[in-house]
Amino acid sequence: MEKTITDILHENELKATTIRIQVLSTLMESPSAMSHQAISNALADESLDKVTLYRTLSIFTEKGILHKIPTEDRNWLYALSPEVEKKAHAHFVCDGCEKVFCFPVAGAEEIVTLPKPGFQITSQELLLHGYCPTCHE
Amino acid sequence: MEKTITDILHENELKATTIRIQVLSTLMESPSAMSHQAISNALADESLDKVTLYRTLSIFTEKGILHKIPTEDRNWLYALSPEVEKKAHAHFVCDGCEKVFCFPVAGAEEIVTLPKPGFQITSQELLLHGYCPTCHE
DNA sequence: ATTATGATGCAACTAAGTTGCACATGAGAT
DNA sequence: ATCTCATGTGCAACTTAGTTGCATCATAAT
Repeated sequence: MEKTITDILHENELKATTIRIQVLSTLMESPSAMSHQAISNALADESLDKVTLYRTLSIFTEKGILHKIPTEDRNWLYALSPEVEKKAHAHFVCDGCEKVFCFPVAGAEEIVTLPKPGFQITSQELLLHGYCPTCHE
Repeated sequence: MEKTITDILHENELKATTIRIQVLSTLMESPSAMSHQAISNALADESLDKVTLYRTLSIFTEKGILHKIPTEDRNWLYALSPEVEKKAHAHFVCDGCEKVFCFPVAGAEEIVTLPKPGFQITSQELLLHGYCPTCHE
């Protein structure tokens, strides 16, 4: 049986309100990570207070339902957290449309780096730049 | 012969003003990347206008002398650009002191990922979390 | 249906970063 | 060394993102 959005919210001790369901389903349908503003626009017709959206996004992030990605232009993008653990996680930034896609990287454990002595690495994330399928030159 | 800060500025068609020299030498002496605020504090005794510092940092970034690193808490950190090309570049975030260290990664070319079909990768950056030498548990 | 707790919406606020413009300074020409 | 002009700097005012406090409203358990 499919897990519903309401189930996800309840698992995280959050009430299943209209706004939360709308925000989550918007992000589920989006192929790329979205900013506060983008989500706000997507839900423009429903009267949505900006404060409520900020609070919704930050509680989702605290609970680990979403994670946020800081961008070059000092914004945050939000995307669903992959079910898998965070270690194997990559963000792909398209240099054409500037969208950020977020997908797990198989084999992230094999990423080999040469840390300076004394530095302990606990997790790693890969940031990729390039062109997405609709933008490639 | 050693390349002076003044030389670096002139190479980039920038006048060697007191402020620029102070900002650059502050960053050169810092082991970790610094925020606008941190630099501002470091130069607190010299009367330094915030706007001038913003402009200084952004022109250095444009010229490629510095690069900026967006952080989780919606700030920018600035660090000297490594002389080498950007592809082999890692940012290490200490989960103890929250400082960001920035160093080249030998063998970055060997980072293997599994991009989804249609995605073209042009550059990659590695973000590491862990503990720096003075903070390790 | 009732109710307590958690969620929402509004207004006012904070703080980061930007813009325009007048004044000051570095660096080449004299 | 001084002059000159393009480039940098500093101030004030502004913009925009994000936060806080509080009163009101809705979900979910009884």
